[in-house]
Order: sequence, then structure tokens, then C-alpha cells
Amino acid sequence: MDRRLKVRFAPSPTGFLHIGSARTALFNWIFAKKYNAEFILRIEDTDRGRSKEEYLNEILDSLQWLGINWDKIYHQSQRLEIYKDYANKLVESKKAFVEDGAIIFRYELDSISFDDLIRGYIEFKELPKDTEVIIKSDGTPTYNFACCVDDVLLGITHVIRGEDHIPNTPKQLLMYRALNFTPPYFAHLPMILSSEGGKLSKRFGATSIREYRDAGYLPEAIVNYLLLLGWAPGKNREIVSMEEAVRLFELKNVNKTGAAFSLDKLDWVNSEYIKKLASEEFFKYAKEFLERQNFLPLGVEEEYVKKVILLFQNRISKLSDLKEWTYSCFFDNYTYSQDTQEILVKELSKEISFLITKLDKISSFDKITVEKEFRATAQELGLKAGDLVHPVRVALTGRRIGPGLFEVMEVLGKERVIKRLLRLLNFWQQTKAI
RNA sequence: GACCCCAUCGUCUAGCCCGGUUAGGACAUGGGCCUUUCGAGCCCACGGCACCGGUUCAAAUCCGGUUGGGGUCGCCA
Repeated sequence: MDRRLKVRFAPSPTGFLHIGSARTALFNWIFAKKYNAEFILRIEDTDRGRSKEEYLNEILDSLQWLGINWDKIYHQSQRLEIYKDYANKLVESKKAFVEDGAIIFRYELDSISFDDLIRGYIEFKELPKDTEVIIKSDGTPTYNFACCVDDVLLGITHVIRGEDHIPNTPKQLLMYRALNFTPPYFAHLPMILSSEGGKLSKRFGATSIREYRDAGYLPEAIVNYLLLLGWAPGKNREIVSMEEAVRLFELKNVNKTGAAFSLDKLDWVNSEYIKKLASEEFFKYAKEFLERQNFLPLGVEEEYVKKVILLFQNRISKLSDLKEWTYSCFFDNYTYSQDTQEILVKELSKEISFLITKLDKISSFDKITVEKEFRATAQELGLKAGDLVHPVRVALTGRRIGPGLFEVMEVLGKERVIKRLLRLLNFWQQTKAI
């Protein structure tokens, strides 16, 4: 007798991989790894109208991207005869009947209960209906029926799925009974809710893994964040790898309460993962990302791109943030942001001109030399370093905030720095003219 | 509406099973520090056991109810 545990993730290819589904897949995967269970992917593609190859590919792709792999994959659309056979058995035993070409199962109206591995004892006193279509008139099985037949035939021992399936469970239990099958164990995961506490729908914003991937979130961070929704690694830890999660995970420690999805926290987790990356790796991801978005200007030197990108590794929460941060490093047509007004009103044309002549004389434009010269110049002008730093930062980046000024200057290089300082001079000139 | 699930800071959670904690952490927010700035870093603060009963010397913890939130009621999955 094969005692190996088996779990399954059963997406239907009618849309991109949803955050909630991804979390279900993840918990199944973690459970499988922990107990050396087989992880089966079952494609529930019995809805001929809505199932699309494109969606299937996307789901498979997203799962792999998240690091979720599977041992076997089944497609329900290839198993239609099996469902029909079992449905016919029910017809033979008078537990189902045929009507308009469909096969309809007749429930015993018993009260029915089961022990949920997460929630404990759940009892349904009565069911709302006493019949259920199990084979549609087009010959395809309905969800509950195909699900039962497959879970038993594929040897699934633990069904770990979303809480929204709790109301399906009594129907399925009755089908198992009619079919003389022993039902698997059930564990119903809490829902992921929108930040307002409602259902996670299109209106909420990004609901598919694909969208987060496109926005520059790292798979490890998404996995980590999803893990935190409904489960805690303990010891006040927030950052936990998939491997550690496998070690620490217990189904019975999963929460029962629905969890609101917080983009703020996801951003924080992602920024933690970005900071942890080795610079080389971060550069690789970031460059790939910016190239995919066609963001980088044509013919820009790789070394320059790298220096620029690394300037921001500790300041972004997702790769897409890089676009606004680095814009002024790659393009000359950046503008001074609105909040720089108070800095720009203090006109320092003379001082900046003087600074330009000083900077121009530097032969090695590294941050140490630049800073030394910069501070000396400020002192010579009778200014505090800060008085000069602020307008210069605005001149160079268009913003009042950013990485250390001297690092920025080193990365931009002398030529760009001077060009941009002249631009500021010009800006003041024009302002005065008005 | 019927059935079902759930209930600790604004949010994610630890604690609950095996009653006795200043109810702990994280995100967010506010403030301070650092500094050339900051949305970076460091520190501090704010903030919670939904309510009502019961059991008990003692209840976030056990029991009941109320309220609130969520889910499901398709020849969708």
C-alpha cells in the first residue's frame, strides 16, 4: 500500500493566476515538501467556452516563476470518459437520473459533517437543494463531480483549498458516499481579502501574479508575503524563505480569519529582498526589467547603467520604482519637481558659477575628491555645505531627495554635472527675466 | 433570504488548545536622531482583545448569546 501523501492544486485556465490561487498553490506545495507528498497539478478545463490555452500557459509560467513545481499534471478535458463512466454507475444504481441529456445526481438529504484540518468540526444541517447536475448536456462533468472522482482516482490524501469551497464540501461528501469512495482530508485556507476587507476583485487593483511580476516584485518576496497571510513563522519573524517555511509549517497553525492584502507590507517585504541581493544580482534583475520595459536610452553604456542602478538598490521597494528615480540619470529632459520650489527661490547664480569653475578643475571626479572640493568651495563662499547641496541636487536630479549627492555626482560624471549646473543657471536667468 | 465560516492595534499577526502576560512583533502613521536631502538608516511614540452574559479566586484564553465581517447558493470552477 502506498502511504505517500498526495496533494493537488487545481486551477481552471479561465484567467491569469490569481493571488489567492497562488497562495493556495503555495500552501499545498509547502505541505508537499514538508511531508514528502506528491504535488499534482490538475487543470480543471471542463468549461469549454472559458478555458483558454493562453491562460493555462500563463498559470504554469507564474507557478514556475514563484518556484512552485509539480510532480504530475492532469487535464480534466482528457478524462471525460472517466467521469461519464462513474456518472453512469450512479444512474445504474438509481442515485442519478438523466434529463435533457444531462446526468443529475440526487442527494440524500442527510445532515453531513467533516473534520477540517484547520477549522475542526463543521456540520451542515441541511442542503439547499436535493439535486445537482454532474454531467452537463455537452458531456463534460461539473466541478463538484469531476473534483470528487479525480481526488479519489488520483489518490489525493489532503485537499487543501480556499475557504470558498467549504459550502461545496457537503455536496462532495455525499457524492463520495454514493460512489463508495473514502473522502480525503480537507483543509480550508482563509480568504485573501482586499485592503478594504471585501473580495479581492478587479476593482482592487492588481490581482494576478503576472501584474506583480510586471511591476518588478521578486518571486521570493511575493512568496514570503503570501506566507504571512494566514500563517506566521513564529518568533516574531517576518522574513522567511520557502525552505524555512517548509521546516516551520504546520497546517494546524494556519489561521481561520480572512486576511486583507496590504500593498504597503508587500512593498516592504519586497524592499527587504531587494536589499539582500548581491549588487551583481540586483543589477542583473534591474537591467532585465528596464530593458523589458524599453526604458533605457539607446546606446547607453552598460557600466553607466550599472552605476546608476546600484545607486538606488537600498531606496526602492520594487523594480518599477527605478523608472522615476533614474529618469534624470538617463535623460536630459527631466523637470524640476514641484516640491523643489522653496529651494530654487534662493538664487545662487554667482555661487554656482564659482562652483562650476572649481569642479571643472578636478581631474579625478570621484566622490571623495568631489566632496572635498565641494566643501572647500562652500567654505570659501562663506556658505554652509547644505546651502549649496540642496540646489545642486535639484540641478542634477530635478528632485529634492535622493541618494548621497557626491555619489550621484561621481556616477553622473563631470561633464553631465557641469552641463546640469549650467542649466540651473539658465533657469534662474529666465525666471529673473519674468 | 437560507446555509456555512470567522472575530486581538488601521492592516498582517504572536498569545488561545493546557485561564494568572506591563497583551509581544511587523507594516502603516506621528515624532526624534543622523546627515548634504529624503520616501534611506537608527530610536521613540501612538494604537487592540467587537459587545453582553455565564463559569472561575482569576477570562484575550473556556461556554452561551448578540452584533459585525466574509463565503456559498450556475448544465462556472
